[in-house]
Amino acid sequence: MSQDIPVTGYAILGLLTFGDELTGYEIKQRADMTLRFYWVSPAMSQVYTELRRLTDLGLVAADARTEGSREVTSYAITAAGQAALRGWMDGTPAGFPVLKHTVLLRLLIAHATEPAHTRQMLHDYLGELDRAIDDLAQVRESLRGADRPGEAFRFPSLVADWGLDYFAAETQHAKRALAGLDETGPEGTVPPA
Amino acid sequence: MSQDIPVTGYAILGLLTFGDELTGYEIKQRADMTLRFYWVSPAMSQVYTELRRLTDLGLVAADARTEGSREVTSYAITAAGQAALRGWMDGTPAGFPVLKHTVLLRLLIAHATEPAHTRQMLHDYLGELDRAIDDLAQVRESLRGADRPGEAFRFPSLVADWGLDYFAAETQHAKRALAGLDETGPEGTVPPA
DNA sequence: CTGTGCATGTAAGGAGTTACATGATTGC
DNA sequence: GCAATCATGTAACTCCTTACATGCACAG
Repeated sequence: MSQDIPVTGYAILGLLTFGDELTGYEIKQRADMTLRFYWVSPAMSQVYTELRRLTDLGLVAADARTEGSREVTSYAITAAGQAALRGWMDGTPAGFPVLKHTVLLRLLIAHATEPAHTRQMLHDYLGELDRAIDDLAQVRESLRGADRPGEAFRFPSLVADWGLDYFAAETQHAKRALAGLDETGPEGTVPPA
Repeated sequence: MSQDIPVTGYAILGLLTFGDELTGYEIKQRADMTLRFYWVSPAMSQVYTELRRLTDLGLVAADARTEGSREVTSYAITAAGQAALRGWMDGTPAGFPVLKHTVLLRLLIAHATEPAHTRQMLHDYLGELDRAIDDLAQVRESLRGADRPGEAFRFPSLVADWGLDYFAAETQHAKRALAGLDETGPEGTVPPA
Protein backbone atom coordinates (compact mmCIF):
# COMPACT_ATOMS: atom_id res chain seq x y z
CA MET A 1 0.00 0.00 0.00
CA SER A 2 1.57 3.18 1.27
CA GLN A 3 5.11 3.18 -0.11
CA ASP A 4 6.85 4.85 2.76
CA ILE A 5 5.85 8.46 2.41
CA PRO A 6 7.28 10.86 5.00
CA VAL A 7 4.79 12.45 7.36
CA THR A 8 5.19 15.78 5.60
CA GLY A 9 3.88 14.07 2.50
CA TYR A 10 0.72 13.10 4.34
CA ALA A 11 0.48 16.60 5.74
CA ILE A 12 0.46 17.99 2.20
CA LEU A 13 -2.06 15.38 1.18
CA GLY A 14 -4.11 16.53 4.14
CA LEU A 15 -3.98 20.17 3.05
CA LEU A 16 -5.39 19.06 -0.29
CA THR A 17 -8.43 17.44 1.33
CA PHE A 18 -9.97 20.83 2.01
CA GLY A 19 -11.25 21.05 -1.53
CA ASP A 20 -9.07 23.38 -3.54
CA GLU A 21 -6.50 22.66 -6.16
CA LEU A 22 -3.30 24.26 -4.95
CA THR A 23 0.03 25.18 -6.48
CA GLY A 24 3.24 24.33 -4.66
CA TYR A 25 3.53 27.96 -3.75
CA GLU A 26 0.05 28.03 -2.25
CA ILE A 27 0.69 24.83 -0.32
CA LYS A 28 3.73 26.45 1.20
CA GLN A 29 1.62 29.44 2.23
CA ARG A 30 -1.05 27.29 3.86
CA ALA A 31 1.61 25.29 5.62
CA ASP A 32 3.16 28.49 6.94
CA MET A 33 -0.19 29.62 8.22
CA THR A 34 -1.39 26.55 10.04
CA LEU A 35 0.85 23.53 9.74
CA ARG A 36 3.87 25.28 11.18
CA PHE A 37 2.35 25.42 14.65
CA TYR A 38 2.09 21.68 15.18
CA TRP A 39 4.14 20.15 12.46
CA VAL A 40 6.72 21.99 10.37
CA SER A 41 7.10 24.76 7.90
CA PRO A 42 8.64 22.81 5.05
CA ALA A 43 11.05 24.64 2.77
CA MET A 44 9.73 25.52 -0.68
CA SER A 45 12.14 23.09 -2.24
CA GLN A 46 10.80 20.29 -0.11
CA VAL A 47 7.22 21.08 -1.00
CA TYR A 48 8.10 20.65 -4.66
CA THR A 49 10.12 17.52 -3.98
CA GLU A 50 7.26 16.02 -2.04
CA LEU A 51 4.70 16.97 -4.70
CA ARG A 52 6.90 15.27 -7.23
CA ARG A 53 6.91 12.08 -5.21
CA LEU A 54 3.17 12.18 -4.58
CA THR A 55 2.55 12.72 -8.28
CA ASP A 56 4.78 9.80 -9.19
CA LEU A 57 2.84 7.62 -6.79
CA GLY A 58 -0.43 8.80 -8.27
CA LEU A 59 -1.63 10.22 -4.96
CA VAL A 60 -2.03 13.71 -6.36
CA ALA A 61 -2.86 14.80 -9.88
CA ALA A 62 -0.82 17.60 -11.41
CA ASP A 63 -2.78 20.06 -13.49
CA ALA A 64 -0.25 22.01 -15.56
CA ARG A 65 -1.64 24.97 -17.42
CA THR A 66 -0.24 28.13 -18.97
CA GLU A 67 -1.27 31.34 -17.29
CA GLY A 68 -0.33 34.33 -19.42
CA SER A 69 3.11 33.24 -20.43
CA ARG A 70 4.19 31.16 -17.50
CA GLU A 71 3.72 27.58 -16.50
CA VAL A 72 1.63 27.03 -13.41
CA THR A 73 0.93 23.62 -11.93
CA SER A 74 -1.82 22.98 -9.42
CA TYR A 75 -2.27 19.76 -7.56
CA ALA A 76 -5.38 17.92 -6.44
CA ILE A 77 -5.64 14.82 -4.31
CA THR A 78 -6.72 11.68 -6.18
CA ALA A 79 -8.91 8.82 -4.99
CA ALA A 80 -5.72 6.82 -4.44
CA GLY A 81 -4.40 9.74 -2.42
CA GLN A 82 -7.51 9.79 -0.25
CA ALA A 83 -7.14 6.06 0.31
CA ALA A 84 -3.44 6.38 1.17
CA LEU A 85 -4.18 9.17 3.61
CA ARG A 86 -6.86 7.14 5.34
CA GLY A 87 -4.59 4.13 5.41
CA TRP A 88 -1.98 6.20 7.18
CA MET A 89 -4.37 7.80 9.63
CA ASP A 90 -6.01 4.53 10.59
CA GLY A 91 -3.08 2.22 10.25
CA THR A 92 -0.11 3.88 11.93
CA PRO A 93 0.01 4.82 15.61
CA ALA A 94 0.10 8.57 16.07
CA GLY A 95 3.06 8.51 18.41
CA PHE A 96 4.07 10.96 21.06
CA PRO A 97 4.72 14.56 20.03
CA VAL A 98 8.31 15.67 19.72
CA LEU A 99 9.08 19.07 21.12
CA LYS A 100 12.23 20.85 20.04
CA HIS A 101 12.19 23.57 22.61
CA THR A 102 15.48 25.46 22.61
CA VAL A 103 14.19 27.80 25.29
CA LEU A 104 13.57 24.94 27.70
CA LEU A 105 16.83 23.29 26.71
CA ARG A 106 18.69 26.47 27.60
CA LEU A 107 16.73 26.96 30.77
CA LEU A 108 17.68 23.45 31.82
CA ILE A 109 21.33 24.40 31.79
CA ALA A 110 20.87 28.03 32.76
CA HIS A 111 23.42 27.57 35.53
CA ALA A 112 26.03 27.66 32.78
CA THR A 113 25.46 31.34 32.08
CA GLU A 114 24.41 34.52 33.82
CA PRO A 115 20.82 35.08 34.97
CA ALA A 116 20.63 38.26 32.88
CA HIS A 117 21.01 36.23 29.70
CA THR A 118 18.37 33.76 30.74
CA ARG A 119 16.02 36.61 31.59
CA GLN A 120 16.67 38.16 28.19
CA MET A 121 15.96 34.86 26.49
CA LEU A 122 12.65 34.45 28.30
CA HIS A 123 11.69 38.00 27.42
CA ASP A 124 12.44 37.36 23.78
CA TYR A 125 10.40 34.20 23.94
CA LEU A 126 7.45 36.08 25.39
CA GLY A 127 7.62 38.48 22.46
CA GLU A 128 7.68 35.67 19.93
CA LEU A 129 4.79 34.01 21.70
CA ASP A 130 2.76 37.20 21.36
CA ARG A 131 3.38 37.25 17.65
CA ALA A 132 2.54 33.58 17.29
CA ILE A 133 -0.68 34.09 19.22
CA ASP A 134 -1.64 37.02 16.98
CA ASP A 135 -0.99 34.96 13.87
CA LEU A 136 -2.84 31.92 15.08
CA ALA A 137 -5.75 34.01 16.40
CA GLN A 138 -6.14 35.50 12.95
CA VAL A 139 -6.25 32.03 11.43
CA ARG A 140 -8.77 30.99 14.01
CA GLU A 141 -10.96 33.99 13.19
CA SER A 142 -10.90 33.12 9.52
CA LEU A 143 -12.46 29.77 10.35
CA ARG A 144 -15.50 31.25 12.04
CA GLY A 145 -18.72 30.53 10.27
CA ALA A 146 -17.83 26.96 9.48
CA ASP A 147 -16.43 25.77 12.77
CA ARG A 148 -19.37 23.97 14.28
CA PRO A 149 -19.80 20.18 14.46
CA GLY A 150 -20.20 18.74 11.00
CA GLU A 151 -18.94 21.85 9.24
CA ALA A 152 -15.86 22.08 7.04
CA PHE A 153 -13.53 23.82 9.49
CA ARG A 154 -14.63 21.98 12.59
CA PHE A 155 -11.32 20.20 13.11
CA PRO A 156 -9.03 23.03 12.09
CA SER A 157 -10.85 25.17 14.65
CA LEU A 158 -10.45 22.55 17.34
CA VAL A 159 -6.75 22.41 16.56
CA ALA A 160 -6.37 26.18 16.45
CA ASP A 161 -8.02 26.52 19.86
CA TRP A 162 -5.75 23.81 21.20
CA GLY A 163 -2.75 25.73 19.87
CA LEU A 164 -3.93 29.06 21.25
CA ASP A 165 -4.35 27.52 24.68
CA TYR A 166 -0.92 26.00 24.40
CA PHE A 167 0.69 29.35 23.60
CA ALA A 168 -1.21 31.02 26.41
CA ALA A 169 0.12 28.36 28.78
CA GLU A 170 3.64 28.85 27.44
CA THR A 171 3.32 32.55 28.16
CA GLN A 172 2.34 31.77 31.72
CA HIS A 173 5.22 29.33 32.12
CA ALA A 174 7.74 31.80 30.78
CA LYS A 175 6.47 34.48 33.14
CA ARG A 176 6.59 32.07 36.06
CA ALA A 177 10.14 31.08 35.19
CA LEU A 178 11.05 34.75 34.96
CA ALA A 179 9.59 35.33 38.40
CA GLY A 180 11.42 32.28 39.69
CA LEU A 181 14.69 33.66 38.36
CA ASP A 182 14.31 36.77 40.45
CA GLU A 183 14.22 34.78 43.64
CA THR A 184 17.71 34.47 45.03
CA GLY A 185 19.26 31.82 47.21
CA PRO A 186 18.32 31.25 50.85
CA GLU A 187 20.73 33.91 52.04
CA GLY A 188 19.57 36.52 49.53
CA THR A 189 16.64 38.86 49.61
CA VAL A 190 13.79 38.99 47.18
CA PRO A 191 14.42 41.91 44.82
CA PRO A 192 11.84 44.71 44.79
CA ALA A 193 8.92 44.32 42.44
CA MET B 1 34.72 30.43 17.77
CA SER B 2 32.08 27.76 17.86
CA GLN B 3 32.68 25.62 14.75
CA ASP B 4 29.13 24.87 13.84
CA ILE B 5 28.11 22.30 16.38
CA PRO B 6 24.55 20.97 16.12
CA VAL B 7 22.24 21.81 18.99
CA THR B 8 22.35 18.22 20.18
CA GLY B 9 26.07 18.71 20.67
CA TYR B 10 25.40 21.60 23.02
CA ALA B 11 22.72 19.55 24.74
CA ILE B 12 25.30 16.87 25.48
CA LEU B 13 27.75 19.49 26.60
CA GLY B 14 24.99 20.76 28.86
CA LEU B 15 24.43 17.35 30.40
CA LEU B 16 28.11 17.27 31.26
CA THR B 17 27.90 20.53 33.22
CA PHE B 18 26.16 18.79 36.10
CA GLY B 19 29.43 17.52 37.41
CA ASP B 20 29.87 13.88 36.57
CA GLU B 21 32.04 12.21 34.00
CA LEU B 22 29.72 10.16 31.83
CA THR B 23 30.07 7.38 29.29
CA GLY B 24 28.24 7.59 25.99
CA TYR B 25 25.85 5.01 27.31
CA GLU B 26 25.11 7.04 30.41
CA ILE B 27 24.63 10.20 28.38
CA LYS B 28 22.05 8.38 26.32
CA GLN B 29 20.27 7.33 29.52
CA ARG B 30 20.19 10.85 30.90
CA ALA B 31 18.97 12.17 27.59
CA ASP B 32 16.19 9.59 27.61
CA MET B 33 15.20 10.65 31.08
CA THR B 34 15.07 14.39 30.74
CA LEU B 35 16.18 15.74 27.40
CA ARG B 36 13.63 13.78 25.44
CA PHE B 37 10.78 15.86 26.79
CA TYR B 38 11.92 19.16 25.32
CA TRP B 39 14.58 18.30 22.87
CA VAL B 40 15.20 14.84 21.44
CA SER B 41 16.19 11.37 22.40
CA PRO B 42 19.26 10.99 20.22
CA ALA B 43 20.10 7.53 18.92
CA MET B 44 23.04 5.82 20.58
CA SER B 45 24.99 6.05 17.37
CA GLN B 46 24.51 9.78 17.29
CA VAL B 47 25.63 10.20 20.86
CA TYR B 48 28.91 8.52 19.99
CA THR B 49 29.25 10.48 16.78
CA GLU B 50 28.68 13.71 18.63
CA LEU B 51 31.10 12.80 21.41
CA ARG B 52 33.69 12.10 18.77
CA ARG B 53 33.19 15.54 17.27
CA LEU B 54 33.28 17.28 20.66
CA THR B 55 36.45 15.40 21.56
CA ASP B 56 38.09 16.39 18.28
CA LEU B 57 37.21 20.01 18.99
CA GLY B 58 38.61 19.73 22.49
CA LEU B 59 35.29 20.59 24.11
CA VAL B 60 35.15 17.37 26.04
CA ALA B 61 37.98 15.24 27.37
CA ALA B 62 37.79 11.50 26.82
CA ASP B 63 38.97 9.39 29.70
CA ALA B 64 39.54 5.88 28.35
CA ARG B 65 40.19 3.23 30.94
CA THR B 66 39.98 -0.53 31.08
CA GLU B 67 37.36 -1.90 33.41
CA GLY B 68 37.81 -5.59 33.92
CA SER B 69 38.54 -6.59 30.38
CA ARG B 70 36.57 -4.04 28.44
CA GLU B 71 37.28 -0.56 27.24
CA VAL B 72 35.14 2.13 28.82
CA THR B 73 35.42 5.78 27.93
CA SER B 74 33.95 8.55 30.05
CA TYR B 75 33.73 12.13 28.97
CA ALA B 76 34.07 15.36 30.90
CA ILE B 77 33.50 18.90 29.72
CA THR B 78 36.68 20.97 29.34
CA ALA B 79 37.21 24.66 29.96
CA ALA B 80 36.99 25.20 26.22
CA GLY B 81 33.73 23.28 26.28
CA GLN B 82 32.35 25.50 29.02
CA ALA B 83 33.32 28.54 27.00
CA ALA B 84 31.77 27.18 23.82
CA LEU B 85 28.55 26.38 25.65
CA ARG B 86 28.37 29.86 27.10
CA GLY B 87 29.12 31.36 23.71
CA TRP B 88 26.23 29.44 22.25
CA MET B 89 23.81 30.28 25.04
CA ASP B 90 24.61 33.97 24.99
CA GLY B 91 25.31 34.44 21.33
CA THR B 92 22.59 32.65 19.40
CA PRO B 93 18.91 33.53 19.60
CA ALA B 94 16.93 30.72 21.16
CA GLY B 95 14.31 30.60 18.43
CA PHE B 96 10.74 29.48 18.58
CA PRO B 97 10.05 25.89 19.65
CA VAL B 98 9.20 23.39 16.94
CA LEU B 99 6.40 21.03 17.76
CA LYS B 100 6.06 17.81 15.79
CA HIS B 101 2.65 16.84 16.99
CA THR B 102 1.27 13.97 14.93
CA VAL B 103 -1.86 13.87 17.06
CA LEU B 104 -2.71 17.47 16.24
CA LEU B 105 -1.75 16.97 12.62
CA ARG B 106 -4.17 14.09 12.37
CA LEU B 107 -6.86 15.93 14.28
CA LEU B 108 -6.54 18.78 11.81
CA ILE B 109 -7.56 16.51 8.98
CA ALA B 110 -9.84 14.25 11.00
CA HIS B 111 -12.58 14.80 8.45
CA ALA B 112 -10.64 12.41 6.23
CA THR B 113 -11.42 9.43 8.42
CA GLU B 114 -14.09 8.14 10.75
CA PRO B 115 -14.71 9.69 14.17
CA ALA B 116 -14.13 6.33 15.82
CA HIS B 117 -10.51 6.34 14.67
CA THR B 118 -9.95 9.86 15.88
CA ARG B 119 -11.45 8.96 19.23
CA GLN B 120 -9.18 5.94 19.43
CA MET B 121 -6.17 8.09 18.63
CA LEU B 122 -7.01 10.59 21.34
CA HIS B 123 -7.52 7.77 23.83
CA ASP B 124 -4.14 6.35 22.97
CA TYR B 125 -2.61 9.76 23.35
CA LEU B 126 -4.14 10.13 26.80
CA GLY B 127 -2.54 6.86 27.79
CA GLU B 128 0.85 7.91 26.54
CA LEU B 129 0.49 11.23 28.33
CA ASP B 130 -0.15 9.36 31.58
CA ARG B 131 3.02 7.40 31.14
CA ALA B 132 5.02 10.50 30.24
CA ILE B 133 3.67 12.29 33.31
CA ASP B 134 4.64 9.35 35.52
CA ASP B 135 8.14 9.31 34.09
CA LEU B 136 8.66 13.02 34.36
CA ALA B 137 7.15 13.16 37.85
CA GLN B 138 9.68 10.59 38.96
CA VAL B 139 12.49 12.69 37.53
CA ARG B 140 11.08 15.73 39.27
CA GLU B 141 10.96 13.87 42.58
CA SER B 142 14.58 12.87 42.22
CA LEU B 143 15.52 16.54 42.08
CA ARG B 144 13.95 17.39 45.42
CA GLY B 145 16.40 18.49 48.03
CA ALA B 146 18.46 20.59 45.63
CA ASP B 147 15.75 22.44 43.76
CA ARG B 148 15.69 25.76 45.54
CA PRO B 149 17.16 29.02 44.23
CA GLY B 150 20.92 28.75 44.02
CA GLU B 151 20.98 24.99 44.34
CA ALA B 152 22.27 22.53 41.74
CA PHE B 153 18.95 21.31 40.38
CA ARG B 154 17.13 24.62 40.46
CA PHE B 155 16.80 24.89 36.69
CA PRO B 156 16.11 21.26 35.94
CA SER B 157 13.29 21.46 38.48
CA LEU B 158 11.90 24.59 36.86
CA VAL B 159 11.98 22.84 33.50
CA ALA B 160 10.45 19.64 34.86
CA ASP B 161 7.59 21.60 36.41
CA TRP B 162 7.08 23.41 33.12
CA GLY B 163 6.92 20.05 31.36
CA LEU B 164 4.53 18.53 33.87
CA ASP B 165 2.18 21.46 33.48
CA TYR B 166 2.43 21.12 29.74
CA PHE B 167 1.48 17.45 29.83
CA ALA B 168 -1.37 18.19 32.21
CA ALA B 169 -2.65 20.81 29.76
CA GLU B 170 -2.30 18.37 26.88
CA THR B 171 -4.40 15.89 28.81
CA GLN B 172 -7.09 18.52 29.24
CA HIS B 173 -6.96 19.42 25.56
CA ALA B 174 -7.23 15.84 24.46
CA LYS B 175 -10.21 15.30 26.75
CA ARG B 176 -11.86 18.45 25.49
CA ALA B 177 -11.32 17.39 21.88
CA LEU B 178 -12.79 14.00 22.72
CA ALA B 179 -15.84 15.70 24.20
CA GLY B 180 -16.08 17.95 21.15
CA LEU B 181 -16.06 14.90 18.89
CA ASP B 182 -19.14 13.55 20.57
CA GLU B 183 -21.15 16.61 19.69
CA THR B 184 -22.96 16.10 16.44
CA GLY B 185 -24.09 18.60 13.83
CA PRO B 186 -26.82 21.19 14.42
CA GLU B 187 -29.54 18.73 13.47
CA GLY B 188 -28.20 15.96 15.70
CA THR B 189 -28.69 15.36 19.37
CA VAL B 190 -26.01 15.26 22.01
CA PRO B 191 -25.25 11.61 22.77
CA PRO B 192 -25.98 10.42 26.31
CA ALA B 193 -23.21 10.80 28.82
C1' DC C 1 12.24 50.77 -13.75
C1' DT C 2 12.82 48.65 -9.51
C1' DG C 3 11.32 45.96 -5.87
C1' DT C 4 8.02 42.62 -4.15
C1' DG C 5 5.31 38.69 -4.81
C1' DC C 6 4.28 34.56 -7.60
C1' DA C 7 6.12 30.34 -9.31
C1' DT C 8 9.36 26.47 -9.98
C1' DG C 9 13.05 24.04 -9.57
C1' DT C 10 18.46 21.87 -8.80
C1' DA C 11 22.51 20.82 -5.97
C1' DA C 12 25.04 20.17 -1.94
C1' DG C 13 25.23 19.08 2.54
C1' DG C 14 23.98 18.10 7.49
C1' DA C 15 21.45 16.01 11.22
C1' DG C 16 19.61 12.12 12.63
C1' DT C 17 17.65 7.43 11.97
C1' DT C 18 17.68 2.29 11.36
C1' DA C 19 20.16 -1.72 10.67
C1' DC C 20 24.12 -4.19 11.48
C1' DA C 21 28.06 -5.88 14.19
C1' DT C 22 30.61 -7.05 18.42
C1' DG C 23 31.56 -8.34 22.95
C1' DA C 24 31.72 -8.15 28.32
C1' DT C 25 29.09 -8.36 32.63
C1' DT C 26 25.39 -9.46 35.67
C1' DG C 27 21.27 -11.66 37.41
C1' DC C 28 18.19 -15.50 37.32
C1' DG D 1 23.02 -21.44 30.34
C1' DC D 2 20.44 -17.49 28.82
C1' DA D 3 18.61 -13.04 28.74
C1' DA D 4 19.08 -8.39 29.82
C1' DT D 5 22.04 -4.66 30.45
C1' DC D 6 26.34 -2.28 29.61
C1' DA D 7 29.26 -0.48 26.09
C1' DT D 8 30.93 0.98 21.52
C1' DG D 9 30.90 1.67 17.12
C1' DT D 10 30.14 1.55 11.32
C1' DA D 11 27.29 1.98 7.07
C1' DA D 12 23.56 3.26 4.53
C1' DC D 13 20.01 6.09 3.96
C1' DT D 14 16.28 9.80 4.50
C1' DC D 15 14.46 14.00 5.54
C1' DC D 16 15.09 18.49 5.32
C1' DT D 17 17.65 22.85 4.92
C1' DT D 18 20.43 26.43 2.64
C1' DA D 19 22.18 28.29 -1.32
C1' DC D 20 21.71 28.98 -5.96
C1' DA D 21 19.22 29.87 -10.31
C1' DT D 22 15.46 31.57 -13.24
C1' DG D 23 11.74 34.27 -14.86
C1' DC D 24 6.87 36.55 -15.07
C1' DA D 25 3.54 39.99 -13.20
C1' DC D 26 2.43 44.00 -11.01
C1' DA D 27 2.56 48.16 -8.07
C1' DG D 28 4.74 52.50 -6.93
